[in-house]
Amino acid sequence: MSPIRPEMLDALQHTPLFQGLKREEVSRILEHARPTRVETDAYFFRQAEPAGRLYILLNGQIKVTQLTPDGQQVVMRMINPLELFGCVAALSGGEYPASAQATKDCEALCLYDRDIHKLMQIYPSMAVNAFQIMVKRTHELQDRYRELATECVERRLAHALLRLMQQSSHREGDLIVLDTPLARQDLAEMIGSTLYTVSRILSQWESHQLIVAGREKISLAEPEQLQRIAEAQVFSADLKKAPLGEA
Amino acid sequence: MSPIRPEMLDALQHTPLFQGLKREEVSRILEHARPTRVETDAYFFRQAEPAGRLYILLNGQIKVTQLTPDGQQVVMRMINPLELFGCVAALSGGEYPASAQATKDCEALCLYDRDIHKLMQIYPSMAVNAFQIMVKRTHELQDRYRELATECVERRLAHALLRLMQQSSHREGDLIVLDTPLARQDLAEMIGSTLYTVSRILSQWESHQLIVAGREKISLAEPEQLQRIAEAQVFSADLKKAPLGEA
DNA sequence: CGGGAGTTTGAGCTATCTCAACGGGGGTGG
DNA sequence: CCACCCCCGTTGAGATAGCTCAAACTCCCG
Repeated sequence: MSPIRPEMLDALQHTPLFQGLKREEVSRILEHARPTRVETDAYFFRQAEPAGRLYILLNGQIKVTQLTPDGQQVVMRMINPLELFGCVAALSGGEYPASAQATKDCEALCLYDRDIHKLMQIYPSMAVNAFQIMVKRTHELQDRYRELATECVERRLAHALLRLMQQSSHREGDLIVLDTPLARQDLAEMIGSTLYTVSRILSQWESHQLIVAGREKISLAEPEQLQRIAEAQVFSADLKKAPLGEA
Repeated sequence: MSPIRPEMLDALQHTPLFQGLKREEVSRILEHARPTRVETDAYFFRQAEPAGRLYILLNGQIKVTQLTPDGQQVVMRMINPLELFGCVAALSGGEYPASAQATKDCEALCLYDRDIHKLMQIYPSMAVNAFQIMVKRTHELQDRYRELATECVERRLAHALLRLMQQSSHREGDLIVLDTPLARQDLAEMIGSTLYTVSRILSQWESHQLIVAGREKISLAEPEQLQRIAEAQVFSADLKKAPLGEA
């Protein structure tokens, strides 16, 4: 009956949302889920639309953005496979506070609000898990808020790249290539800056061989150095003085 | 057995966390809760402490702050009666990401992590409610993140005061007095600015009779004007030109 | 009647934004 | 297959919001 393939079920079962549920329970929950495909650049939902659907991303990648009344965009987060998005759907009568746009071709599972509440009553573990996921997410968002409030652009950019690295990247020789297609503008919108400033900083880092920057593609050569920029008071301008690694 | 007074139980039952639970269920849940008192300026918990307790504030007020490695503080949010705090306790093995300091004498109920999970399995509604509370909170935090990323200090400050007004304030004649004891420094830490800039903006607003600013006390005279500053491109500098209300 | 915490205000500085102009590569249509 | 075009990126120069530091001021409290 369910159109979910068994391997996918395995993966989903060990996802934070379904932690502690039996395989057959997960399977039964997913009978209510509708597979959805969305092509690159298309939207799962748009800001201010009535929020009725919650999604689990199976593969692809998604950019969650908020638009200000005067047209500026802010990138709230990137979503990678097995993550939840559109959680506002759990609130009755709300609107999506942001838009979800595919940055690659995506497959996802869709749950409707009317089912979510019911399912969580039947499988309390799922509700507890969802609670914990949101706690963690709030926590992460708080960290980024603190960053934005206290750190300069260079450090925020370093944090952003490191975060993207952890979320989704792969090695190619000595380089760690970020899997996320990222225009300068996108990076700027993630850290509350401008594409010009981002471009300048990336150029500077590239000239110090910390990264390799390309068209909508960024690779990290020296993540540890970036880490130092992100955390301590080391700026790329200072790198000449302390050429390579000391703790 | 339970040390909770009946009136308090009434109030709690209609709290977002206990929505939809029967009175006796709430009562049974609260048998696991331990009343806690904390005096003004003392802490419920501190950042980096192992997170084992979740609280429901009964009365008083709390300031949740995060400290950066280099000693700067950021005020994450103010907590008012019947709100939940310390939710990280729901995650096993975590640390508190922030400190919770009483800004007034406080009473709260304390739940321990080992009980939380159990209770949520028994009363799924509580888990669903907790999930929804966190969804809402993430949503609010996202809004503030967007503000911080895109708006200038003056607008952020206006937003902050309006938010404080909604959370906890009372009328005194023509004025709306904020119930929160707020030093300029605190306001600055809420909006990612400095006490100097905050002081300057408040002075300017006061000279336009939008507010009355005192020592750790602020009252709003023209919330609608503040709203316009917060939302539109009206700055206090422009107020002379548009002396009073038009839509 | 100090003393100190909280606040105000001035003056200078700088990180970052803005605007404008140019560059380059790759996809597309002729 | 070539050329053009468009999108993305770079770089410079100038403007500025807001930060920093320093100093004075005002309450409140003991």
